[in-house]
Amino acid sequence: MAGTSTSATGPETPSGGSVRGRGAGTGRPKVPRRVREREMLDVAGRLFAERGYHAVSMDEIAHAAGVSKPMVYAYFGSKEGLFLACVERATGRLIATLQEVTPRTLPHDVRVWRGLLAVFEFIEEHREAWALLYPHGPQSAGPFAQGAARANAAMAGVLTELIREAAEDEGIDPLLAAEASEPIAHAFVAAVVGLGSWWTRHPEEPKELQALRLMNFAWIGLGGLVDGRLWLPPPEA
Amino acid sequence: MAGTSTSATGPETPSGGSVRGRGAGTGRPKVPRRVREREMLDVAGRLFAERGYHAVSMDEIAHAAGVSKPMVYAYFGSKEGLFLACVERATGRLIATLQEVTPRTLPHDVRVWRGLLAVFEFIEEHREAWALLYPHGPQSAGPFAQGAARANAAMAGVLTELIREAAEDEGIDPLLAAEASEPIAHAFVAAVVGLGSWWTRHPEEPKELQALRLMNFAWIGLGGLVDGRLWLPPPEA
Amino acid sequence: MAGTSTSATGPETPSGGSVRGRGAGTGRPKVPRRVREREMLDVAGRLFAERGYHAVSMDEIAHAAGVSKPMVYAYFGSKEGLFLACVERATGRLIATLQEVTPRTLPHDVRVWRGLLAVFEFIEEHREAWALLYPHGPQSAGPFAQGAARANAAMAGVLTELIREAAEDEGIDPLLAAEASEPIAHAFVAAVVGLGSWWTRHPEEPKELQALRLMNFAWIGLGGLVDGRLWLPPPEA
Amino acid sequence: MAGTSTSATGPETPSGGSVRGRGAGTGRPKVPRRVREREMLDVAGRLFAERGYHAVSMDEIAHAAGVSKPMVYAYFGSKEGLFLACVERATGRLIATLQEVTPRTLPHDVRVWRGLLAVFEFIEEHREAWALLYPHGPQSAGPFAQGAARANAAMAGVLTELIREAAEDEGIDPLLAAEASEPIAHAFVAAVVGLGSWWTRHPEEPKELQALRLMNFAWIGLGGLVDGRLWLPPPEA
DNA sequence: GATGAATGAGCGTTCATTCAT
DNA sequence: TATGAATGAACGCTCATTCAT
Repeated sequence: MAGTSTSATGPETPSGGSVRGRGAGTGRPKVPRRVREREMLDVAGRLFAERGYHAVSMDEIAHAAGVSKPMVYAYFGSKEGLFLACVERATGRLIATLQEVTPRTLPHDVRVWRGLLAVFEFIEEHREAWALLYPHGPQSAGPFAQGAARANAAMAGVLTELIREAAEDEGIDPLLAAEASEPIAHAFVAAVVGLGSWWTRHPEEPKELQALRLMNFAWIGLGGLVDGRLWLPPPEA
Repeated sequence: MAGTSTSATGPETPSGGSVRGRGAGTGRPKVPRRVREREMLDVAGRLFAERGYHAVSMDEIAHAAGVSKPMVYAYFGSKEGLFLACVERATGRLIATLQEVTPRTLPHDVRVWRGLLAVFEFIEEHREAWALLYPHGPQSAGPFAQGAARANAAMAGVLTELIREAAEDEGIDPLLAAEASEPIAHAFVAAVVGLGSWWTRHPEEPKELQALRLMNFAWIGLGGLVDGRLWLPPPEA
Repeated sequence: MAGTSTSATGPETPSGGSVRGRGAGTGRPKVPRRVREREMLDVAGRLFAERGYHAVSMDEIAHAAGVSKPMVYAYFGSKEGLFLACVERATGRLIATLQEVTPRTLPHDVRVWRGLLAVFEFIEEHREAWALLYPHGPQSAGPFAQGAARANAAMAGVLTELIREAAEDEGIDPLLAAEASEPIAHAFVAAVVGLGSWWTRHPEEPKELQALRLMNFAWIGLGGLVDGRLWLPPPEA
Repeated sequence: MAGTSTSATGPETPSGGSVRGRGAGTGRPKVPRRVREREMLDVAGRLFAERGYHAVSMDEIAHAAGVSKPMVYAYFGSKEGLFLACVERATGRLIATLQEVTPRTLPHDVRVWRGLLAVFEFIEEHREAWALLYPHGPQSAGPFAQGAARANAAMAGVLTELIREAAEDEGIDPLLAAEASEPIAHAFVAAVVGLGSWWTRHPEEPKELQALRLMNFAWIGLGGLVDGRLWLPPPEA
């Protein structure tokens, strides 16, 4: 079960037996191993991204890739192996790009800026890969996403309103604020959820510390943080 | 596994023996509808949270709840129905709490602060419900979360380092910075991913706008935003 | 399993205990046994006739009859018992009527005529009962009736055409023949099928005898038969 | 139960032992698609004919055919699909034969005669197929056919007696009449039921017309009908 | 007397996986 | 080499039936 997919990627072409007489029967004229593998990954990646792991069957993948099921198993060992291979390919691309565009020589904010740009560029150019990593499309229709979706929407709703009101109080153009507040609210909520997830893996820390971290990250800003600025809860809160 | 469901039935169990009278063979406990419903929701919620929707079978839920499968169907109609009921219960609690603790009369930062506190309190007290909404625990130990997990870790890694270096450059206590940077990095990455997801539902906007939004949210901070401060990319970037 | 339904029909009213204090709770104010039984039979008969035995559940019958399932079981013992009771009621009515209208004092053809009239009157007045005995309605939609239906249609088609042509050859008004031929063809086909079924229970007789019987019944007519007329196959056939 | 399906696979079974090598455990016979299909149809047709659609499970069919359930599904898609395939095969044969033996060049009565012969020949040679199309055998030993069976028997009884009496009155050999009357009575009853079924699909016509049709069909005979003879009810009836 | 609550057993269907060729 | 043919195991769901009250 170990390393089935990657170990097969090597340059050793199939076998020395050249062309057999009955080779034309099946119609696929000697596609080299690499190409086959890529074709399968493409097809599987697309299907997984579209409908999610469980809703796609190996039968379907094999058929869509134009090969027989035993082929898929020969190349990737199992459904998990195939899925993992798809994901790995996607992840690799993203990470490589990220590290490339953020050399240490740049100022901090520019590094962040470039990293962000790279991420969104990746999303734009590899929507499938992104959907594979962070599935939130039609796949999670049905009852699955409804939970998170409703909770997200509720939290974002509270926050959106808060941002809008705050901006209004400060005299910011309410139209601009209105437009900006929704995506920012979603980003904020995601940050909250993300820190929550991190916390479930570090449960020894107190919750107030998490809240404080988020305040300083999201309210004061990373820029402020690195400048030594801090937000502290008012005494009465 | 601690006999949560059946032990709650009360002391008047008729089958003489202790709790596990072969499930409910012939001496059926005759628990009133409401109670059974809650028991089932508890059990199912826990299992779904632990291992995810697809990895839990109705057979298992029924067994764990100490009832037969037809009971589960009589109460919730289908697996989806049961899942939805679990999720709804979880969502409802969180949302209600959130709206309660953020009245408009408070200052903006205090509202955010209290909301954050509430969220983390919810996580602490209803870990299962949280895992149901945002599954990222051992459930996804399968191949599923590995994709997101690795990508997250990679992005967070890049960012963690960046934060640490930035703090170092600015003369901040590196130990403090080291401790803070990892969770903050995760929150940041989650915000990026969250905005990415939002963007996939609003693809008409340019990617630069998304990156800019995140810079101003995460680098300058919401507090800065509402004060009218803005981050703009340096001309050469 | 034997005689469950009919044995309960007796005049012994429920019990001596008169009205209990909690009697009003369920809303059904002491319906006597006979009436209950009839209500259930009515409801079940209708449902069975509409959708067939297998497509109707005891749950549904009990609910539609406004009683609980254990009641149905108390009255009829089992689903089969209930079905049988429905059918028995229907059969009884038909048979009784038939014997009534065909006394020996009448001429033979009039006896047949009156019997036929009685049957069609029964169909008209007890469509449900008829459908219970000879289910051929929407119930047998789906794949089940398609077999018989297609075979019937094919045989009737062949025959319809034959009758039409024969009438035409003999100078009978073709319009009249056209109108008559289809139902007659169906009756003929049914007679063939019916004799076929009878034959499967008397397989010792040769097939030619069956065909000959049908020729003399359907071609020469019963009237001819009782007059001693006979049809015999031409030598060359 | 006579090992019909697996024994037909041919002598080159690889599993060494006789026919029943634990179903098809590991040494799978690898029968070509067409052959397997026919085997399955044979087995399923027999079971359906013997016991009816609902009383036969896919498990049982697969087992009896010596294959696993997924095979059955791979070949026929669903239980309905399998049933339909069985029925279609049966129907096709009958219809084809019928049309073949009744060319227009023959005299009318000979055409009918030959058609009848063909039908009974079909019954004789394909008893299963017939039982599939017109199930009235032990399958309906359940409660289902009892209704129709009893009603049929009762109507046929009345009629049998009537025919016998009529023959006696006319001086026909009572023994002959006795032998003939029962099957003829069943055919007659079937014709009545058949026309009744037709009528339920054409309810706008009056019942008297149906009765009249049957009188002229069954009493006067088709031969009489095409000769222009008619039976009309006596004025006093 | 009548019911709400409960279940054992089974059904049709699907899927990841693997021989035998 | 690549495949057609095959399966074990399980899943979601339903139903006739029956206690315990």
